[in-house]
Amino acid sequence: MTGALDPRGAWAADRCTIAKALDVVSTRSAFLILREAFYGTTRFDDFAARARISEPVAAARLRELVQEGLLEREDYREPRQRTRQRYRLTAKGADLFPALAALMQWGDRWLDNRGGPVELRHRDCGEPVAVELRCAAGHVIGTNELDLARRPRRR
Amino acid sequence: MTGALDPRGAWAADRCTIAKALDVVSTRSAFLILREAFYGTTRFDDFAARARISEPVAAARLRELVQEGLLEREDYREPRQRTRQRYRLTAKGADLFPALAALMQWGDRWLDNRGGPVELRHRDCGEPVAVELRCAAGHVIGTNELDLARRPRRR
DNA sequence: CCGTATCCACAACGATACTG
DNA sequence: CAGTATCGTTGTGGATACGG
Repeated sequence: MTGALDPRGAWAADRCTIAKALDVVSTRSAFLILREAFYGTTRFDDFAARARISEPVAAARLRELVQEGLLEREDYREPRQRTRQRYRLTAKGADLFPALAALMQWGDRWLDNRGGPVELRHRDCGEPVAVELRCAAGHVIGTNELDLARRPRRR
Repeated sequence: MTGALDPRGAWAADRCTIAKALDVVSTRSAFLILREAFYGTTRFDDFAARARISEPVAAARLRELVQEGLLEREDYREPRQRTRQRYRLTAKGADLFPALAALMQWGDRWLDNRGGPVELRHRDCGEPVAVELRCAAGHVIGTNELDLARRPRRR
């Protein structure tokens, strides 16, 4: 990676979208709630139990994530059952998956001697799935082949 | 994504490498320090100023990140200058870049109406770079085309 | 089930001042 | 330049108990 970017610009803190993303999901519990959502968890108790966080924390994070549009809360009932609630990922929430997957992949590589307990596979062809940096021309990009540049203003 | 995974297994909390990764970089300041490292920052004062965190926090995070092997601290001197210190990404630290890039890409898409201030480009061909999920057969994978499975024990 | 209320502990952080 | 010391505030979270 080359520092072609002037680091003194106002972009750094004011507009940095990493910082903005971290404002939305900065806490451990938020990440773990989202992990569970990706794993298919939908109910309050399951979120708390599986992410191993207390109910008050689960309630707080779920409320925030709903408010920020990553999850939506929905009442539903199965035939002959009482009404229940569930939390489902929105498009905005689902689109965070690559970030979670990248964290998982890094943890698999560097923090677990067995390569991690969970594997991602392509449903159609069964092949393992990985997170990659790739350019529009189709090249896989290593971290040392990157240029950073200010994005030109659109319009 | 399909929940082909039994969510009650001990894997969830004990071995989950997302949780492990979050133990290493759970705080906002750790992410921002790493962002700066990727942007090319190497010196203490610059980390604090550019990530907009206080010196005590910068000192604490840098120490932890060095201890966990994401950064290394190094004395160096340029000719006729006094000795200085710098922090550089290790391979382990650099390998976290896809996670940062994924967060940035998500923030660019959902939290900034101008598509974000920073652009990643392939140095060789100049084309923009994106984070992707892709299977070993070469297919780009959407979040809804994933299967989760326990990874079989190796050996 | 799906939460809320209360209380408490500790971590994270900023501000400020200071040192080799 | 590269930090440490101190203080106060807020955030994050666990434990426990309780209510629709």
